[in-house]
Amino acid sequence: MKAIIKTLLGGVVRKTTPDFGSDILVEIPDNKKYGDYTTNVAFALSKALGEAPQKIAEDLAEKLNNEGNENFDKIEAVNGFINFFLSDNYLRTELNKILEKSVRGGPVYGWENETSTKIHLDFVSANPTGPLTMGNGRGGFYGDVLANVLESRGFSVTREYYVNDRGEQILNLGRSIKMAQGSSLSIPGIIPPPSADSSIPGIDKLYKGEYINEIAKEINTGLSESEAGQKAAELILEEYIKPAVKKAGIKFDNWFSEKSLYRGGNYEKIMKELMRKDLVYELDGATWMKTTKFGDSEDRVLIKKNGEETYFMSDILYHADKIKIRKFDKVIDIWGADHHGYAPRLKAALAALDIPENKLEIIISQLVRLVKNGKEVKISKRAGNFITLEELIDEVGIDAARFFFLMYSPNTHMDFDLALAKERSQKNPVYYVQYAHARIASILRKSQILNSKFETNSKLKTQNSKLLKEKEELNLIRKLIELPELLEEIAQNYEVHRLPRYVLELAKEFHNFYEKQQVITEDDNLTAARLSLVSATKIILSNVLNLMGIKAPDKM
RNA sequence: GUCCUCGUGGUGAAACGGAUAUCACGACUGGCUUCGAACCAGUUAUUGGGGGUUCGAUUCCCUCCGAGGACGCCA
Repeated sequence: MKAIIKTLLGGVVRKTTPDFGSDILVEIPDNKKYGDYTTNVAFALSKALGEAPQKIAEDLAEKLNNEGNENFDKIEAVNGFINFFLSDNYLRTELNKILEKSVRGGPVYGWENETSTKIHLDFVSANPTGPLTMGNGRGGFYGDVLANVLESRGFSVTREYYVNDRGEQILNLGRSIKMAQGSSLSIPGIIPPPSADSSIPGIDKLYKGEYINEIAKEINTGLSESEAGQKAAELILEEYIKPAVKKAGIKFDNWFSEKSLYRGGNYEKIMKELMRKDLVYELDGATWMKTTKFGDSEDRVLIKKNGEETYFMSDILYHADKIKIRKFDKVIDIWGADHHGYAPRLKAALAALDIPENKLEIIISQLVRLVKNGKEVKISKRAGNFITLEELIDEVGIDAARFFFLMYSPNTHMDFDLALAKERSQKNPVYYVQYAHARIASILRKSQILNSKFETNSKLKTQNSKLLKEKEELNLIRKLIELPELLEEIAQNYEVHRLPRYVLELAKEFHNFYEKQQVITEDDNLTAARLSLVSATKIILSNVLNLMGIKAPDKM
């Protein structure tokens, strides 16, 4: 509808007017008295035309009204805005579309047909050196739901977990394993956990709690540090990370091994390309890349003095693999804020490889601070001051946990208090939404018991929808039909947090309708019409909850 | 020190530069012999301070204050 309105406006704006396209806004106003849609064109045109906004708005509204359009009851100019009021018939027609599209195996209302556009999402991707934390959950829920939304737009989405299965951290993990197995300490300065001094740099990376001991038991004591580290990483991935991800309802299509980047010749090819472009040099025994040529603040190391490739090197290969070899049209990386400083060098590297800037989208998610009794607790796996993703779900429940995290925009700095979250999980807005769904299910159950002719959706539908004319009924339809455009916008700006807000508003419209109007009445035709309305509401509620990975229960 | 986020009711958050700043929780007031009261209705803020740009600023610019994060041949 927003696009339709823009087209309508394009038709009535004076041809002599200079380009007015960019700053036109068609939006849904907060206040219902300003209509279902509103536009600020008149303000945008005011300067160019040298006329008052209100005058322009009145002219345009008059032209639009003269043209006539059955989608609208009324188009009026107020305070320089042009407000559009949808006709009741338009609302009823859309309501019927929701029901028609819900037939088994058919398309879903608001969903787009499949396209050939391939999108890649890389999220969570925590190191396989320990269990996932609640903070990993934030990015995980976000990425999972963003992927769902993109799929609803018809994109072909690949969800990938990038496994850092090489490098120094794996060696460190191996050292921890050997330590736990009781072999002699191979690194000076490392003290056993009980007396561990957190001021020793890196010690928290070397000892990571109980699970290390558990993993250590499964590893042959005869292995070298490096071999033990490799083995431990595999075990942690299988025994801790994958189960946690599954429990959290986060889906991945691929688990991509960092090591695999160095097989198959791509590494050599990329290095050759960089050298040919004269972007590589040696200094202090290390190999550097001239990222400053592409806007980075300093040059970066590709191969360390000890001959090992850096994480940066791997990341160049990884992104080249995604874009040049696997041919993704768009690559979205979801990172924690602690990695944000890393973006310029990656972008520089991709520019060096002639990859268009808009191929890569980096979304930064702010960190979650752990709070206990109002005080910040330094998150430390070593000291046990961390909450794993599994603990979080056990304590507050998957639906409440997902809804809670999804409500926040990624750039909100969150404080998380588990005790408080547990206490409040009873009050989590997710139950308000699920309750609306269960209430509808209950009404539908009752209608079936009372009268079999209301049994299936397909039998109710269209013929009685004109009986829907109460304010509460029409407002509920208004909210229902917002979904397609909302999904469209989320797919463009990645504002996933608008989804829980939307579904809350929808549940509120439903509860309000329920309070004021009786669904099952003496009048069979009216009952049929209202059953179709609540059926459509149930469909949309469950579709949105599905997108969020949250259950839509028929009873609770 | 430099760079990134962020600062909005008692609390936690929303708002591509738009109209009377939205939502949830808490608190207070009222509502169940009718489809589920896990519900509904009502009350509760001049958006950290100060300048600027604009018809219009929570939003953009400058400055100050405060919070978190990043500045490795770690990942």
